[in-house]
Amino acid sequence: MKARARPRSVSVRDELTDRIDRGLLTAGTRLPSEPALATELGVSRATLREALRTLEGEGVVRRMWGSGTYVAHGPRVANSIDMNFGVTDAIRSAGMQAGTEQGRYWFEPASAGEAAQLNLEPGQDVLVVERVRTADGKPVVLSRDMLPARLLAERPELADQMLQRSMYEVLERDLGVVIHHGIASFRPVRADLTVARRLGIPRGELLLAIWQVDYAEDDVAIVSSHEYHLADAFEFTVLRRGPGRRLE
Amino acid sequence: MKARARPRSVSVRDELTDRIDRGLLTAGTRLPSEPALATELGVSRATLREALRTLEGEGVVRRMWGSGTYVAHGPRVANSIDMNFGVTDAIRSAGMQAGTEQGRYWFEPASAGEAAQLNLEPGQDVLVVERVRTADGKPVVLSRDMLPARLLAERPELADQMLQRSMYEVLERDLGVVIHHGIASFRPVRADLTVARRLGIPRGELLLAIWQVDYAEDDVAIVSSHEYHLADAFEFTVLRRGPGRRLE
DNA sequence: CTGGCTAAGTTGTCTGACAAATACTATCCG
DNA sequence: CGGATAGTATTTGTCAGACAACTTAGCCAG
Repeated sequence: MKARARPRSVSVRDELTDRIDRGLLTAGTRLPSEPALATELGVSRATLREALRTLEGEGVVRRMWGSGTYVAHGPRVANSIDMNFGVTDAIRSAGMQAGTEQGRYWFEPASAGEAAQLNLEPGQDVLVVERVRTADGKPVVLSRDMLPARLLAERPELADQMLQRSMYEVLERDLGVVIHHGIASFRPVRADLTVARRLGIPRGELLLAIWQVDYAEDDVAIVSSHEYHLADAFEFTVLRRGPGRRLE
Repeated sequence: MKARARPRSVSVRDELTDRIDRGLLTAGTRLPSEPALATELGVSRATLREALRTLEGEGVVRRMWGSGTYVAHGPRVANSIDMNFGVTDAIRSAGMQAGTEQGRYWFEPASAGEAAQLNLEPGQDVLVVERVRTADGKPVVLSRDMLPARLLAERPELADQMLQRSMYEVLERDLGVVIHHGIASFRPVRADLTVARRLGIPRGELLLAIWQVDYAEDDVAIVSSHEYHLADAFEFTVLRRGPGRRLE
């Protein structure tokens, strides 16, 4: 049993965020001084400072030289596109029931563009999963996800699972692949004929196209996905961290 | 001359990101050991560690106990909507020249909706600044920014400045108001007649509407802005941090 | 050739002290 | 009596050196 698997500073960080989340430390309060807090938590001041530095980077606290360390008035944004991952999450966090229609999948050789993004040789097989996602029964998103076929080499039956459940869930629980981060870009488009038919909307309707590549912790590309969202299906929000860094 | 206006650890952080940006330290490289780096940079190891801790939080480096500190083959996202603030930044970071056309401003009583967002009484005056932003001379964004008139009570002439320079610059340098964070939401829309005319595009053209409220560090609302972006003017990207934080 | 062990290297933590910036208090002067 | 001012206490920032915990690579024995 290794009680010290994680660095102490991380435990201290968690302890502090816990106190803030539980309301023991409310926004604007000044924390005890560093020496006092350190003895209270049973660590050295250096370790405490490492934890505080992390919290400062996360925007949870704010330190002022000579004055003290204060709990920041934090923004808590729901359905933030940079935190909520995947369509399933977005639908659920809007309080609606997530479903799937017209799901189908097939294997095909990767196109040159897809191969480059997934770091494959052109022509290697990818699994393509296409789904119409529904919120409370109404179609809201058409998604097309591509991942290298070799990931499923040992368990091809999992492709079926991906039609039903969240793809991230299947990747993590059945394949042990954890998505660490993704890079998404988006822009408005008009529905072309194919997309319009699948979503049951008139051609030319407004859509938001999101195009995203997800990576594992070691920066290996896992999934490349294209999504077409109905314009008024969700309200996407982003927390923008301000420019407090740029002065020389 | 105060060479020590900023904490040393911040300077160290900037120095290191600089080296990475300039390619002196490429992805995957191991940094020199902490004692070595500290002497090289002329700071103590504790200070260096504070800087490294910050970089780790930003995802720039990755530290492994007993092994070393490595440059993360990280997502270096250009024009990331959650970091780049304001239209001026977005245009510049795309390597284009930012300009302004048809700028004008006026004072008017706040509508009920705006008042709620800026935390004002309905009817209190707000300054409205409307501008067409250009990239390399071509109109790309129509923006309408609203801020409480009381902010300018002492220096009404600054409204003129806001037509020329970045609004965030004026707020910070001339009024001492630093924007700490903002919450933006966006969705695709079609250009109505007024917007189309200002941007010089046909009516019904695709636009991305971004609607944002900016806050100071004490969580006081400062600016509420509406922006209409040409669909293909920028490629907005978002770094999505995956669900890898939740493990105990 | 394989397996475990040792030793060197690196990050994590501790202690104690001083410097720099800020907040507070008491003092002095108008 | 009020306000500006200097001094003092408090707090964060930095420094130095040491040891502990962990990883890695190389060596050695089987």
